[in-house]
Formats: sequence, structure tokens, C-alpha cells
Amino acid sequence: MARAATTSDAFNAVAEPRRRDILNYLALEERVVGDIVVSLGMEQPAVSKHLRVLREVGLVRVRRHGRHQFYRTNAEAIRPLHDWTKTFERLWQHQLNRVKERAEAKQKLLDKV
Amino acid sequence: MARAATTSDAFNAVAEPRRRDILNYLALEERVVGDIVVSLGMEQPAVSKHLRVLREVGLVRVRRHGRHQFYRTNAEAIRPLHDWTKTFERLWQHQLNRVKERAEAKQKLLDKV
DNA sequence: TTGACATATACCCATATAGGAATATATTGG
DNA sequence: CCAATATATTCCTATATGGGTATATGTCAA
Repeated sequence: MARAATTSDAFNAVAEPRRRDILNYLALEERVVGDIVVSLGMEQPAVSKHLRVLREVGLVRVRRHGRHQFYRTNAEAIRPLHDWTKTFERLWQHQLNRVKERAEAKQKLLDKV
Repeated sequence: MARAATTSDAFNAVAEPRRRDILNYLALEERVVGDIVVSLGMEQPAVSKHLRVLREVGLVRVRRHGRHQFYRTNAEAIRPLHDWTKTFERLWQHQLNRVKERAEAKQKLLDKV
């Protein structure tokens, strides 16, 4: 079997860095395809193709106005990613604490000398 | 150009669902490869290959003891993912509020009838 | 040392990619 | 209606994938 399609879920869709760039760019306000092309310095067909992937997994929404397509990030679709990573939050805090404690213990030993 | 390697960063590595399963499984305590095979019902070579990818991007740590390899999730490596998704947190809360407000406004109209 | 056990690697294959170039499909203004 | 503009699609290709299956490597136990 090959790799799962980029359109199979949000995880696969955001694995591509340029698509994350686009999501960042469209986070605060809707933009027209041409704006993305200029601002991110990508080829127009590349942008359209990335937008298609993002649209298929619900990461962006489109609104058509004349010959312009206004895209914007649908933050809600990023939530599953956030939720999954969040389950590890407690752990890395814990791991960091352990590192810190060890460092402090070591320092204490050094202070005695 | 083809898709970026699964080993290019954490984003690509966790795009594969079975690898997320493994990370979940190894989150709380270190485990031996054979345990993963049994618990997640995967073929042993498949597990080894996924572990290799996870190891290359620092998502798991290994400790060898005799012929056993103890793997555990390195939560710290998930943090970049969490940080990125977190930048959208405010937005989906905002978007949800707008949906809620609209629903309430609609309900108010219906109540009048 | 040898055999059993634990894990990793090699090999094969169907598949989907991302980018580039060219072209198709809308939609508008005049 | 036509030319111009905005966006999407098609075609091409090199590449890496994930799953099997088979095999290699490494390590212990007797």
C-alpha cells in the first residue's frame, strides 16, 4: 500500500509546509488566490492545487465573488490536530520538570564543592 | 518533486495513523517492540519500520536491554505541532461564538412567533 | 557453541504525490 | 460578442511510500 492521500484527513493535509503557510496566511482574513500567489511567492497552479487539498479536508472555506475566489482558513478543522497533541502536553511538562530537577540537583552538588 | 519524506519532520511523521497509534501507546510507559506488535495488532516488520521513522524525527527514544529494545514517546517532539495548532485556538473559539450567536438570534425570532 | 528469541533490514510493488508547463474554464467590462 | 482577467485542471515525471514476505543481525540461555 502507498502513503495515505493528502486529502484523507487534516493530518496528511498539513504535513506539507506550503499548505501550512497558506493556512497561516488565510487565518485572519479571507484572501483571493492571486494574493496568495504574490504574498507567498508560489506558482498560481501550485496554489490552486494546494487550496483544493485544503478545501477537500475542510481546512479552508471558499466564497466566490465574480471571477474571484475568496479563501479563508476554517480553524475548526485544525482542532482535531490540537486535541491530539494536547494529550501529550502534560507529558512534556513532566519530562521538562525531570530535566530541570536533575539539573538543580547537580548544581547543588557543585555548590558544596 | 515528490512528497516530502515522512522523516523530514514531525508533521510528516505523524500523518500516518498507525504511527500516532504507536505514539499514544508509548506515551505513558516504555514498551518493547513485541508488545506493540501484540497490542496494536500489526506485523512486526511494520512496527519496526514505523519506529524507525519516529526515531529519526525524535518522536521516540530507545533504550536497549539485552535483546529487547524499550521504546517510549518523546513528548517534547510533539510540541512544535501543538504550538502551530495553538495559534488557531483563538480563531475557532471566535468562529464558534459567531455560530452560537447566529443560532441564538434565530431562536429569538422563532420565539416571537 | 548453538539454538531460540527479539528486532531490524532488504526486496518487491501499486500508488499518490508536488512541481512545472500548457491549457481549460469561468466571468467581467466594454 | 470579444478580449482580458482570475482560477482550475491536465499531463508529465521522479520519488518515496507502506505493506508483505523473506532474511539478516544481534543477544541470551543452556
